[in-house]
Amino acid sequence: MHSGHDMPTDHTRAAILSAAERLYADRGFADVTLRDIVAAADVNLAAVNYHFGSKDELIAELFVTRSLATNRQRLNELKAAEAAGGGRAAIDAIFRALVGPTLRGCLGPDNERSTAARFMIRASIESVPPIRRIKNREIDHLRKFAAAMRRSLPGRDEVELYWALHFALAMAHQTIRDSERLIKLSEGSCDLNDVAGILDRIVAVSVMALTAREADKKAPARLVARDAR
Amino acid sequence: MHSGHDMPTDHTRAAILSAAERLYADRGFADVTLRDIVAAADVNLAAVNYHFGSKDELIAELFVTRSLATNRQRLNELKAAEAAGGGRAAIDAIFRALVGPTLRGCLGPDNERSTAARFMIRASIESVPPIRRIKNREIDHLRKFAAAMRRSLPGRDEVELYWALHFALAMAHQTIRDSERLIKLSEGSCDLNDVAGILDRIVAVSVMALTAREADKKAPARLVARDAR
DNA sequence: TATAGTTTCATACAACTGTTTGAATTGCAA
DNA sequence: TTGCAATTCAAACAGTTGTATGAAACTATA
Repeated sequence: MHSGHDMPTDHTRAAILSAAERLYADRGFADVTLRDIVAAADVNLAAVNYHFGSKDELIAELFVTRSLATNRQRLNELKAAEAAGGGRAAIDAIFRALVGPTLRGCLGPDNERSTAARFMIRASIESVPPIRRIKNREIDHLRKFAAAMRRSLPGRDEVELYWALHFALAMAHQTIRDSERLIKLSEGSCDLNDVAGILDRIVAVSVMALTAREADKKAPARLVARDAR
Repeated sequence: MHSGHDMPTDHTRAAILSAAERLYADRGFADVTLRDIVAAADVNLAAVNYHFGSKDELIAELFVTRSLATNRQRLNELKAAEAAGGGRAAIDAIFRALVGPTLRGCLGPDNERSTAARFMIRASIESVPPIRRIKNREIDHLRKFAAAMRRSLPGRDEVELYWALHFALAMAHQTIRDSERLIKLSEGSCDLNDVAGILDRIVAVSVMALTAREADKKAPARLVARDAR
């Protein structure tokens, strides 16, 4: 047992956390072993189990730490937007607070990308058991954004809000995850370094998504190709 | 070696393919072992290496088969839409052809979901090496849809087309992948069984996404919370 | 310095992975 | 039937994984 504080120079613990986060962010959970981590951290293999108990607990600690930080950042932006609007944030500001932090952390010039954000994307892609168990809390976090949307657009059908929220996350997430494909497809004409532009784009589409149903109903006889035979 | 045809009753091969596809679709590539597969298929462990050479080649065969089938299905719908429009498909019909087949295969009532479509979603999520190597061809396939969009909307900025294509796939993909979260978040008010409705929704938003930039530019001083104060 | 507690270390362990082997079994042609 | 190739099978292989162990090395208090 420790006797009081152990923060001073808990070098090993920090080195493991740092190395693990970087490796997981770069190569995913699937093919990063404890031996890879301790090699990168330059510590002994047994140190992981000594300091964290198990590999899963290491991953869980990494995830909860980053998860709390990301959520805090998003909520800060939301709070600011609501404060600026006297309790009701503009709908686009809400979307911006929702997807902005992660987008900024993951895209843009190399030197600005954060390992933390890339780690979180990995966590949301490869659903490894220790993370899956924790992830349910995210629903509560998203509910706060749904509530802010309700305040922003009272009277709007709730289902529309949920879909727009869902689509906003989908676009941001996929843009991060599959930026390579978009670059290849567009042969470089889509500028993935213009994070502000991408954010504007996603927010604009998300706002429009709120009216998808109405637009759809107004033109029910769509140009759908009559598949016929 | 075989002498001529071997299709008649190549029971073992088919059983392995079927069991593997189902297990991978249900539980992902990460935690399905060859022993799981051969147990489900009720064949001997060595049969996989005998018939396919290796685990990776089994996965690859599974993927190329399904990939070709999906692409064929999408292109059929696209062709039909272009034929109906005299060479130019309506833009929403193009999106419909792009995301419709997968959406229909993955969502909807349990008994209508196809293992094949769910397998393909897994493949697009967990990027396992044997699949990643093949996946580059998908770009060429998407290019055909980009070309169809160009024909449908000549003069439109290409970058807009790529982003809309990207967003359409993002929304469809994420809806399939994370339908559970959307259900929980909306407490069931989002009906994930209404595949046609979801498809309409995604197509409508995708079409609107084509005008995201214009809308953004026309109203640059949007409701953005003037943070100010 | 002596001593107790904490941390590191090399090493071993047990479980599991994909793959290989060589003998049994099967199916079919002569 | 006999003969032969294709297939199945049980068993073992070599490699990797996360984890456990017990001794050594520290650290700081008395």
